Amino acid sequence: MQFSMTMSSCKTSEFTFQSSVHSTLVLRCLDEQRRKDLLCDVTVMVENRGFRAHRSVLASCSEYFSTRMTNHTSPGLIINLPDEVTAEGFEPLLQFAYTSKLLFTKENVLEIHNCATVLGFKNLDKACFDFILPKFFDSSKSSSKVQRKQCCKTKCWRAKAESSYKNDGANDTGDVSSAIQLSKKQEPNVSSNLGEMAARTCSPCPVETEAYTETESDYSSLCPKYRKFQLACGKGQSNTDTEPENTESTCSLNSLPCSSSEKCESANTLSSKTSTGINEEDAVSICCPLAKQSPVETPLNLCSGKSSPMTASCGLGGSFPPLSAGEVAESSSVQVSGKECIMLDCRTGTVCPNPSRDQRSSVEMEVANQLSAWPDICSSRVSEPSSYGQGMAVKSSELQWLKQLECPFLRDLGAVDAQVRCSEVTSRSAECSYISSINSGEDSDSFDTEGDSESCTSEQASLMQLPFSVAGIVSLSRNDFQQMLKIQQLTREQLDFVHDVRRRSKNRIAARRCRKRKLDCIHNLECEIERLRSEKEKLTAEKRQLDQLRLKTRENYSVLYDRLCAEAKLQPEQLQVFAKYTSLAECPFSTHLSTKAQLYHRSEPELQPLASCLGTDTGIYEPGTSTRSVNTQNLAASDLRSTEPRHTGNNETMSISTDQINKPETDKS
DNA sequence: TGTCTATGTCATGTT
DNA sequence: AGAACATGACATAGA
Repeated sequence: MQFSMTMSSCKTSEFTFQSSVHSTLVLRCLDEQRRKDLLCDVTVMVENRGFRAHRSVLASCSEYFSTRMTNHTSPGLIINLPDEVTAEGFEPLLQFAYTSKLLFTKENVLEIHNCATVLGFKNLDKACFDFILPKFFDSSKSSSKVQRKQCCKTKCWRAKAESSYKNDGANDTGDVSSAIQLSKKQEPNVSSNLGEMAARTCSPCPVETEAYTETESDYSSLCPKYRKFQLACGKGQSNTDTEPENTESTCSLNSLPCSSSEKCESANTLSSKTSTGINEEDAVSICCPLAKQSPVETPLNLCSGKSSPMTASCGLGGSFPPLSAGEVAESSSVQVSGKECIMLDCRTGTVCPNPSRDQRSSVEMEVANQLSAWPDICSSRVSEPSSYGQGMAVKSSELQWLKQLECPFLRDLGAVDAQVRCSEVTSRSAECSYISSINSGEDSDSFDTEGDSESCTSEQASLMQLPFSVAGIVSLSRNDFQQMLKIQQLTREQLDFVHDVRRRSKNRIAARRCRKRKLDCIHNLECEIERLRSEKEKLTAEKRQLDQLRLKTRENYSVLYDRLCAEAKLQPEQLQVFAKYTSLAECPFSTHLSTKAQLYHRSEPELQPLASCLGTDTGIYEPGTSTRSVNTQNLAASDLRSTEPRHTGNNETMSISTDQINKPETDKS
């Protein structure tokens, strides 16, 4: 098997051989050992049943086993599980530990969940049950959320097929249980569709998020105009300013978080299937890019069992964005990718040379060939009238059930189904378009595949007899694209068409990006508005509170001042000194004092600070006309035009003639 | 039937 | 100079 090989350093001629399926092979080998009871070092007792296993495997999957077995070195360890754990629930978990696939039915999923919780099975609780269980047991949910635009152009050949699909699908209730109860005849068709669906949509996350980060958030690389725009929106600082918000919390614009590395793992797991087949007989692989690509295992191994357990192969966890096969491919460590597959020559069913890469692994080649052959499988099945009707009926119900799951990566289901139908009722060329459509779609970024215009373009491309797929035109880098054009001897029309397709596809993606950014920006601005509004309200309330406090304090000061004056009977000199140390402009005490002090000692230089408090009315007092007592009420009348309430008590400790007071008032006015 | 939304496409400007 | 990208404007399909 050919693995990816990278050269780490040209100077030292060191090479790194990295097997991307090694872990899967090891796991499979361990599973075989378990089945043959080879090298097993622990027996797990559940309900009087013993399960042989390897400690290291159990401990690596389960916190419970990890805790219980870490300190045990004795051979032949026997572990009795708690009573809550049943054999019915434990056995699938054990298989999951060795195969990465969890087989379950609606009947035992709760039991499995319970056991997984008790045993602390990693990677299952959040990733699987939190998603599966509500779907199983909350039938009230409408499947409408999964509905998405499927074909916007009636002129597309797919549209007709899709409308027929909708008509058929309308008869299906989408009942979960009924969907699970698949007959033997029906399952192969279902599996084909499921595998197809998975191949289109299942995607390991890291690559997707990475691509997203790169393409969607790197504002530093944007044009100045756009940078201005983003800066205006407060997005110019860093990606983390906006993306987490968009991806995790409030922003509904997209970017569903994907966290689980299992999705990548699934690719590896699935890749191994190409050579070995599925371990479980009744499995229906949901998230298996290669499941359908293995004609050996998928059609043949899915035909037994009373009710078909669904296999959640590490990909059902949470929600992750629907991705095209191209993204699937890119993210797969074996690079069994749509982008590899897009180099398929749909007409010949062979793999076209990809100028961008020198080598193809055997896995890739195998998958590519199986991909190209897959429509034949479907069409051959179509040719059997007896199985066709049933198969389609079950497929439809199964699809309805899958729609009910509301899994984002199933959102293309309708289109998939329509495409499958097309492949069943149309000619071989239509099948080619189908494959091309699967793999097409400029999905180098994280946007949903539109597929409609691409499918039309693919159709045109097939008419143009291009030696490569439309997706190849779009996905190739500039150099690769030009190199490919050099290699391929294209006519003028073909060249124009290819350039046009590439330009339009690039622009389509750019438009999506642009719109998404705009929505993000709007969202951020709305958040900012909301934040500022709440901040303003908060500050207003605070100001109101402070104003009230200030008024209260002024009142207290006035009272204190009057009381002081009344009780102490301060002399003018004393008042002057007093005012000197309480010359705060805001202090009513000081203003009272300063006014009085000025009345007596206008020429005193120490009172200059008070003069500033008093304003222009400081120069109106006529020396020599003062009296020893000042009427506080009159003082209040001339009190610097202060707005604070003042005490108007009857403390007639000072008196001053109103004539002398009124003059500054008029001057000031 | 009109409106809104989503999307594709073209034209144009910027890097 | 040409390619890539961003974005406004317009057209179209579907809800």
